[in-house]
Amino acid sequence: MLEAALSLFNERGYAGTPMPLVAERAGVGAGTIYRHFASKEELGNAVFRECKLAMQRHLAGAGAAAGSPRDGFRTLWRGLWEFARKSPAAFRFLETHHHAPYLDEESRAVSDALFAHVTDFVRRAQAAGALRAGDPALLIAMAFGAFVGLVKEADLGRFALDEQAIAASEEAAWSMLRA
Amino acid sequence: MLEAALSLFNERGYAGTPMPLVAERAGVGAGTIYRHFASKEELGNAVFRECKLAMQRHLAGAGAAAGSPRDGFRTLWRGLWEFARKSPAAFRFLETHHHAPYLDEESRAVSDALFAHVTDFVRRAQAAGALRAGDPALLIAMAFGAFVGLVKEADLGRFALDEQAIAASEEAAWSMLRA
Amino acid sequence: MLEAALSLFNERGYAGTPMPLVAERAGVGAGTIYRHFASKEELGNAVFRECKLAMQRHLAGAGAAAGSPRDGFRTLWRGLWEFARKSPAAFRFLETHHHAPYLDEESRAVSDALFAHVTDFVRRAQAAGALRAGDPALLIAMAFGAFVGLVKEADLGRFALDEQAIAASEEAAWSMLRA
Amino acid sequence: MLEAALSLFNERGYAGTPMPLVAERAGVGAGTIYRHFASKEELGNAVFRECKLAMQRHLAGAGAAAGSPRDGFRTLWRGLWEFARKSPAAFRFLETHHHAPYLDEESRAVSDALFAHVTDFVRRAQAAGALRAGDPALLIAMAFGAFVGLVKEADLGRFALDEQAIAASEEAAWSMLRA
DNA sequence: CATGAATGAGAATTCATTCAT
DNA sequence: AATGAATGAATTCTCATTCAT
Repeated sequence: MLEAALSLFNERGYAGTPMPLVAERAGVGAGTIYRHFASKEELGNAVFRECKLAMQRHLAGAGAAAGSPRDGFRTLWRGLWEFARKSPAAFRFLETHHHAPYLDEESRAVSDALFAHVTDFVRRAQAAGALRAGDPALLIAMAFGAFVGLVKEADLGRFALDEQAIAASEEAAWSMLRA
Repeated sequence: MLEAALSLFNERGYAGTPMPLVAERAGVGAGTIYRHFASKEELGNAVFRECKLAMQRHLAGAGAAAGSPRDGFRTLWRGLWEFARKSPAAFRFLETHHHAPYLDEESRAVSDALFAHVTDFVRRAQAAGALRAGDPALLIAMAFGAFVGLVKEADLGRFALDEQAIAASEEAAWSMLRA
Repeated sequence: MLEAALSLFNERGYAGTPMPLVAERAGVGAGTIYRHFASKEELGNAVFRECKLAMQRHLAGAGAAAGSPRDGFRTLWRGLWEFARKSPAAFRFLETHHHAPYLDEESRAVSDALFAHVTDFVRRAQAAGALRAGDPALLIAMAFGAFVGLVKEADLGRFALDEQAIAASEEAAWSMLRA
Repeated sequence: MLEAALSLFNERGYAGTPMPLVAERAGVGAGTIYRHFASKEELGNAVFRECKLAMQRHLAGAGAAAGSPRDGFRTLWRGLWEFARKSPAAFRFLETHHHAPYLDEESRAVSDALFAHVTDFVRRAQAAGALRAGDPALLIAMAFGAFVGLVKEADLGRFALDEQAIAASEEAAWSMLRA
């Protein structure tokens, strides 16, 4: 059900997706969804949290790897890549529904937790003199934004996100961030 | 009416916005909208084209200025900034509705025209040895993505997009792109 | 629309009446009802108030007539009769939905106003030594209950509520109440 | 299960009461109800019959007592009172669902049997010259209506149905009926 | 025999669109 | 030309009933 909702929300948007369609794609009855989620809003939040936590798991595994800021960044960038490759729908959904009006407190908390994790990495790298000075939020916004742009255009078929493209993009992004 | 639709589509999404609400905010009768736009879809497309053309006008003016690639990029970046500042709703809308399912052929054509314009700039700068080699689409995706990330987070109040932030971000983005 | 709702609520009960059926009987589209009443609950309250006020108008006209308690009571009883004859659906509805869970504050206020009016009559008649002593509410409950019983059984066809039945019942009811 | 249904039907009406809620209050699974009652309608009828028979038992015991019409009436009135006190939910339900559309033939038969019993009493009392002449149904409707009115208002807390109120009301009701 | 999750038909409500004024 | 009330198809959600466990 979460998967069905995820793909449909990506295809048609949250408001543009009728619940019966979600049910049909999930292969269950329309009423069944309501036994698991009190409302469409709750379903949307559940999808969001599920995706965000999946992404968090990917990056937490990645960021945990000790080492130089340079290596840390590479790990993060490749972690994002892997996540975007293995769960393209989840990645796209998180982007599109970044701050959707139906998201509740808990969803935002999950979102913030991931942001805090990355902010921490940036702060330490700045302290080590490896990253450009300035508001970590700004650096993160630019780097993550660049990655999102990459994925979006790749989705549209403008280019392939292969090993080579990732290596090149990672190097370019690092050039943007390094001190 | 276009403005009313623009702000509401931003606040609630396209599918989540009732036409009567658009009419109300525009201060006209519900039927009046249909004297100007045949359907909600057409209204959405009109908003999209209007925004895209506004952005194009900004950047065309900017990119037209000849000069070094370095200067050209700065002009583009600042052009984006000015557009995002003067028409934040338009900028946000273009991002969110990048490839919405209701967009028609003409809207996509307008979109592509802007993309072609920028691609052209990148190609020339690469030929001049000023920019990193590689698929121009990839570079554009990253740079534009970085800018979008910046604006989105600034919208959420994480930082201010003031003169200093723009100067710093422009410099960082250039570091990402330059050869 | 109020009339359609009234008759259907009588036939099938409030919860047992689908809004589209109300619309059909009223000869309007289903959505039209919602342009006049925000919800089914509001429709129910509107019907209730309309009926209660109609009854109030009948009895206010009746009770206003000065004169002896004996005459006053006759006027009230006949007022009820006329109301029940001219608006049988309204009378039945008020009885059945006396204290329905969907009734709001305002509806109860309308209800209480009528009760206060009659209580006042009883108090004055008691003071004049014409009516039995005791809690006016108790006397009213019995007399009004007797009338309701009459109408309900007449509805079922057990007897006709003609001039003679009303005269006899009024006399009987008065025997119950008089000092 | 019957008790759970009874209380819920009183609180929310028949159509307004979901079967799963009945199951929950009865402390059984939703499916279990259907092992005992083929449908919601059958459950409703079972509740109705159960209540009507309980009332009948009370009054049969009461009315059976031979003696003067005066004593017979007192016994009936107090029988009603006892029943309304011991089984307020049953009493209220019988009133509200007097002629609900879901009641079947059998339920009506049970209802009619009780009515016939009381009619018989009235006829004999009229023959003895103790009661007012006229259609017995009319007298019963008024007297029973008065009692119902009493109970309904007492339910709402307007007064207490104590020993004194019953004695007074019984005397009043008798004044209404006697020749 | 009891259960309660699943179902889909049906209920309340919304909304894109029309059209008489 | 503008309006906004009316419409009914579509949407969210509920619930009587079933059936695998």
